[in-house]
Amino acid sequence: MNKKQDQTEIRKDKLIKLRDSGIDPYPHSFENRIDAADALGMKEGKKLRVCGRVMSRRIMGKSSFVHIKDVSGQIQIFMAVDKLGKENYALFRDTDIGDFIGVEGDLFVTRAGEKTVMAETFIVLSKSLRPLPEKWHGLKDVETRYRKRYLDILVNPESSKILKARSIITASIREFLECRKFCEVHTPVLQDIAGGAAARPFKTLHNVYNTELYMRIAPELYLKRLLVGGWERVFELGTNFRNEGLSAMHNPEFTMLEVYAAYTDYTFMMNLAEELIKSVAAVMKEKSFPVSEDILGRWDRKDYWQLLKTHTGEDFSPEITYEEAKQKADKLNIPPGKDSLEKILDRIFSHYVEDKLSAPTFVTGYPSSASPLAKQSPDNPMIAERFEIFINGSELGNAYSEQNDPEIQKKVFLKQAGSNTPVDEDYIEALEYGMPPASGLGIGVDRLTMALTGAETIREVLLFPMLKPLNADSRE
RNA sequence: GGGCCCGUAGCUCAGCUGGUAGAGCACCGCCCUUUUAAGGCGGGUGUCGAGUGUUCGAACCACUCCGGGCUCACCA
Repeated sequence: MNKKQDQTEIRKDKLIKLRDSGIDPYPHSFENRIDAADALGMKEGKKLRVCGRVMSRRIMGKSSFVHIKDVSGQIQIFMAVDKLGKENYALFRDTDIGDFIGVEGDLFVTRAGEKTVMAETFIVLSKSLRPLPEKWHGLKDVETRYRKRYLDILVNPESSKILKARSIITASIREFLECRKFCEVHTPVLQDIAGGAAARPFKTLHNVYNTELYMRIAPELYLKRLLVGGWERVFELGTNFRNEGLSAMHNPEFTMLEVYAAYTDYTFMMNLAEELIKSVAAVMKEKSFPVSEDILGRWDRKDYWQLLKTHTGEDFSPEITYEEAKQKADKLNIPPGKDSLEKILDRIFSHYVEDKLSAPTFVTGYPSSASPLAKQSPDNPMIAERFEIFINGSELGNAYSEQNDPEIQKKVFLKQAGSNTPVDEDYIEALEYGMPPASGLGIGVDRLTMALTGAETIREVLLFPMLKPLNADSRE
């Protein structure tokens, strides 16, 4: 079998042929080019340089049409032997779909009415060695789309659009907060105590200190140290890591926005959160994303206990005892197991209430026992000054008046301390120096992106969602 | 981790009751100077996810493993 059948082998042969004729298949630059969208806006007869990846070819003997794609879109190129010369036209015939090329020529309009560049010269900018996914059906295989995201964003415009939405969203978040004098900071990702949330952390090892470290599960405790230091308005937009299962709503690494404002309580954060999300949503809408009117309209405010009552038909109040909760869980077919009171309530809430909260809703009245870093309500110590934000039945954010009493905080920490969560004495010490009253807000940026783009799984808004690593044998 | 479903050509997918694979796009050869899912003629390029078993014979049946999807569980 002399005949090369494999598409990659055929392309490699073309690469060798290019090199043998003294052409660099990977030149360093292509200067003075304009992008496809700008080119299409220009007048007929204009000479210009465009470049991009060959996406389709229509070869008709001595002339051919190709479409090239750049970040702005696509533009058609006309390659004709009497414009390019025999040698260059032959060179063009060896280009494949997927190759990057650069072209110079005049703009003209074809019989069919499409603005097209009449190539006078053309150059290979990067030879592609593998065939691209099919032009018409695109790339559908979910696993390949996630593992080889570069192909997904290349051939599936919808994927690209949703993923790019993240950039728009983070940029608008920054703009919104910076306008309000919040200062963006970066706190440690590697922490010796993984605090600020309750989740199993990833462990890692620092060689020089020969010590175990944890990937952060939340930046919260570091950000509040900054409040101690006198920085009144800070925010961090960064990755958290939680060593837990994956689902349509969960990825082990995810992006969190945390915002803190000194001298405010959770009512301030409620307004800020609503304004923030609405302002981002407005930007998205402007960019023609299908933002639901619910988000731009009036947001509901509902009480945790009232919601439990409404959706279970059972009577719930902050004064509920462990035994009562257990009985209700039983009645509601929620196996209580060895769960604590707040965990049982949380389970019932998740099962009966969360998916009903489709319009944007602030839920308040959470039990203090489930809110260790929050201040209690002055009216009822069983209740925390806290709210969560729900949109489309998913928990999008969490906020509270921050606990700044070092003694209460320490007691709570001691009560919760276990092998996974040792007491962060250094944080308590910081509070002992004095932290101003403050409120804090956390928003899951991935979930916010889902809500604003209509993505149904978190994987669609993550460029490279976590998948099980392929073992070395089956790796290409 | 449990349950259900899926894995066939580079891509998108067919493949019946078990008889050793097929289409479109892509690719290869020839023709073609305004095409655009270009067209015409000719050509399947495959470790049917992997392995074991049942069988005269396995893409198909059974079991194990690998990877994926949905779902449940886990998840302050």
